[in-house]
Amino acid sequence: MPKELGKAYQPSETEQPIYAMWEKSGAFKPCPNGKRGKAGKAPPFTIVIPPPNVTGQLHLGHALDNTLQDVLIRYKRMDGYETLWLPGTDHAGIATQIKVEEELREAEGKTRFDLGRDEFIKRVWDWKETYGSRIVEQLKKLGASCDWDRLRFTMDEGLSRAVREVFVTLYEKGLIYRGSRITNICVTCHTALSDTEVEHEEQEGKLYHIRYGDLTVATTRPETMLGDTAVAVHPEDERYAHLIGKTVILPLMEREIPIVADEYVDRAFGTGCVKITPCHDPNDYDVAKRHNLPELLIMDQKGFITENGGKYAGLTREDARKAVVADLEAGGYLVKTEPHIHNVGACSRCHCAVEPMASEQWFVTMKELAAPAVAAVKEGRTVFVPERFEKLYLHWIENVRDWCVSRQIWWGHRIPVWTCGACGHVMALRDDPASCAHCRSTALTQDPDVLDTWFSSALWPFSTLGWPGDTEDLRRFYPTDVLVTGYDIIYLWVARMIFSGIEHTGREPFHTVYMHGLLRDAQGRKMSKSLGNGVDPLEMVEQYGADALRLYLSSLATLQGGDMRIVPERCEHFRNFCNKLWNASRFVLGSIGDTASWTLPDSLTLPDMWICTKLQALVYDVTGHLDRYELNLAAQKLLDFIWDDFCDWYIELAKVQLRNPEAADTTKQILAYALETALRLLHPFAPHITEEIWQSFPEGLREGAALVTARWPEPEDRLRFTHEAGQTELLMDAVRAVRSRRNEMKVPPSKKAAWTVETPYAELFESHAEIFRALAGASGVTVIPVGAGSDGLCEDAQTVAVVASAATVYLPLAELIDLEAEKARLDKARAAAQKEYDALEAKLSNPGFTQKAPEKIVTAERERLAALREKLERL
RNA sequence: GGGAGCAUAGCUCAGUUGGGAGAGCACGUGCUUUACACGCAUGGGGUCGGGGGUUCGAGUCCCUCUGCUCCCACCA
Repeated sequence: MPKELGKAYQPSETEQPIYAMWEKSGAFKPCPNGKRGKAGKAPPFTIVIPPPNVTGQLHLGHALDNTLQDVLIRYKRMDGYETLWLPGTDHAGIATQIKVEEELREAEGKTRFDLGRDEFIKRVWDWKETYGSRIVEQLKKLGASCDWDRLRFTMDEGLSRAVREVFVTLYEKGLIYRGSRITNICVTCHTALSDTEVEHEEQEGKLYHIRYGDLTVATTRPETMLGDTAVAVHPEDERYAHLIGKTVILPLMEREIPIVADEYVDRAFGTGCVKITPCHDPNDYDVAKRHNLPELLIMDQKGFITENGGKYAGLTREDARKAVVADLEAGGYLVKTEPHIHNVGACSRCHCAVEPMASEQWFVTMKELAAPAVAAVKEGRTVFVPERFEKLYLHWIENVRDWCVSRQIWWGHRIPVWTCGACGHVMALRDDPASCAHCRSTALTQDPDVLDTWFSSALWPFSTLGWPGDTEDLRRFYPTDVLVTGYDIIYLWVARMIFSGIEHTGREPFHTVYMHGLLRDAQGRKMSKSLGNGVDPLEMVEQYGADALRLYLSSLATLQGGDMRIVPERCEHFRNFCNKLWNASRFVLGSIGDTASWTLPDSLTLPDMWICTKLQALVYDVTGHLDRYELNLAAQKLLDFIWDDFCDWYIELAKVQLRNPEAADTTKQILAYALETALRLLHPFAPHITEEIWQSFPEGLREGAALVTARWPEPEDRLRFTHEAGQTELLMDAVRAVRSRRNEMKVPPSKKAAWTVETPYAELFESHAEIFRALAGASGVTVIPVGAGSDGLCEDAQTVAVVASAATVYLPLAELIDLEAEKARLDKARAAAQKEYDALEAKLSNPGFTQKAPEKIVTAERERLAALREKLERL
């Protein structure tokens, strides 16, 4: 039995029951014989979700990202694919650890060191158990049609096995090594970071000129001088040639350091002398290696000066800088300071300045891994949408440096490397060892570090499907199809998935990367916690409904992948649309009465043909736009059709036809057919409301149990009545013209008069007089075939002409019209038409146009000229 | 220092092979027309950032200038 539909659409009453129904019915699970009516097994279509932070909360970026994925998945599901949208969450190493540490400090006043490693990790797991399902529930509120039974987590047993397999494989191939390098250390998070996790920011700093004996060096980080082991000059710099090989005394530290020559030095910058701090600057590190200089680490990972810093030991880097500068000044070593703009690296997690520092870390050798990942994109096996992001990707991967994957935190995948305390043997192992493989000693210690979060994320498309096992899911759904994400993580994630997929599975993990822009606030600023300008998508769902939010976000997702400004109030428009659809559906369902099934009638009225024609075009357009990832255009066309064509015109036309016993039955059929088809097309964008309405259809008017798994519409060629349907547009033009003139002349709706229509389509207007009367607000219509009585009528002071595309409609003037104003208006119209006519005539007498322009265009313009001439004659 | 993107109606933005300048919001006017005032109808409003070029014709292609945004990069 059809349910009763309330007067206004209430998303809060619809969304949850509908979602529960979908979940219960198993609609989100892959359906092996999806493509109904087609032979054989359905082709698979797979998307893996970009896993949100397990302890995170849904923000608008997630809402956008997942709406786009859900639209694609729902479309493909209806189109008969065996779809899998695989959900999951990320353990998000540093971010989660920071969050739990904060909690620990606030609640118990303890640090993770107070608890110890095992106890702390247990706390993080507790935290994950408490909050891990939060974001999943939030995604459900959006209507995300993920197969929740396959929910994965990057620290699950299976995924952890994949991480180990990859690490050990790479280790065995010699693609992972441990070494001392200058890496970026965040002293707040006290861990190493990869290059991609450092954000560069231009800052105004100071350039300190410091006298080292006979030389003056310039630096932006004066405290690093504590670790200087040399001064470098350019080998061909005549100013300093005589000093090369000599030494200077390092101020404050009173250390004798050599002057070396190295081509790295830019003679034109500063004084042409560079202080060399091997352990705290990547360039200096290289110089030191070339000249066999001693390495002196003067800061630890927490940002404190070490004992190597002499009397400054124990100070923070900030205090050390102040103290060093003060002492230099007091000692007369500080020549000058000047303002200097330079780039400072900041930790992408805590935004503190990172400290380049020598330390032992694990690295992945990138050169060999990158090459096939470059080829995959260059050879088109993986394409980016929009295409321009390929350039960004290629530039990065072609120049990528080795990847620092070790982190000095506790939450994450522990590096599977053990060192034997007895013989010093180092082993990378898939399974925890009981004893040393070399000497059988049991005195083994595991490397204390964990892996970069992105190390496990890089494996996501195949680790979630069961790799390294040879599972049915992996065989069926890998490689996946489309990856949907923002362009901000091309390097962090997308590129790493591509080279990891190729390396470990031999296949590109997806064929298409659909990138969208980032969301900004109404002023165009990035949304961030610190600015407090974030918009809570759940509040928007609450206020406007999930479908309205989805439609809004879809309409923003342009093909260019540019950034998008979010103005929450704009959702109102889409809520209004949902309400419109709701009420139109109420009308249709109420009108069709006991219509039990629909069969395409043999003959249709012109308005019926018209809406069917529009509908076929819509099916074609929406399908094409979705296939080309033009979600905004698809959504736009759907709204235009439903609101303008269907509601504002067809329903009004249908109301007239429903009063006519001869047309009523077919009109009911077409009302039901058009609405049902539109619901199917709209479903990927607005799943809840479309399903709710669809469930209210009489069973004979729908196919299957639920819209979510209903068939995607295909254009029906027999319903393309383009030519005849066009006549409906003539009627509509005439109606619009009359309404416009009535409005302009302020004729109240209550004043109805008999109209005269002069047209070459006399038959059309005669047979549709009822429709014309109803829509134009007339009491009667007289139709005059063109030419038959045009004289006199036009000059009749009691009537006024309204020119529509193929008809001239005369409005009786007796109705309170200011004749003077009317005359002026006619003069104005005549002048405008004359001007247009002259311009067009000039264009058509230009041989450049008539000879070179396509014939179609020339013909069209000639017809326009003829029409204008006719119009002028009338005026 | 390289690279990319954006500049279209008061606001936010569409505009897919060059030929009609568009939408939503805001604004004006008129409507309680029994699906909907979260509505209906009808209007006003733009030198498509400036300049140059290709073309019969350019918001759309090329060059240049200006303004804004972002990314990459080891010059102290």
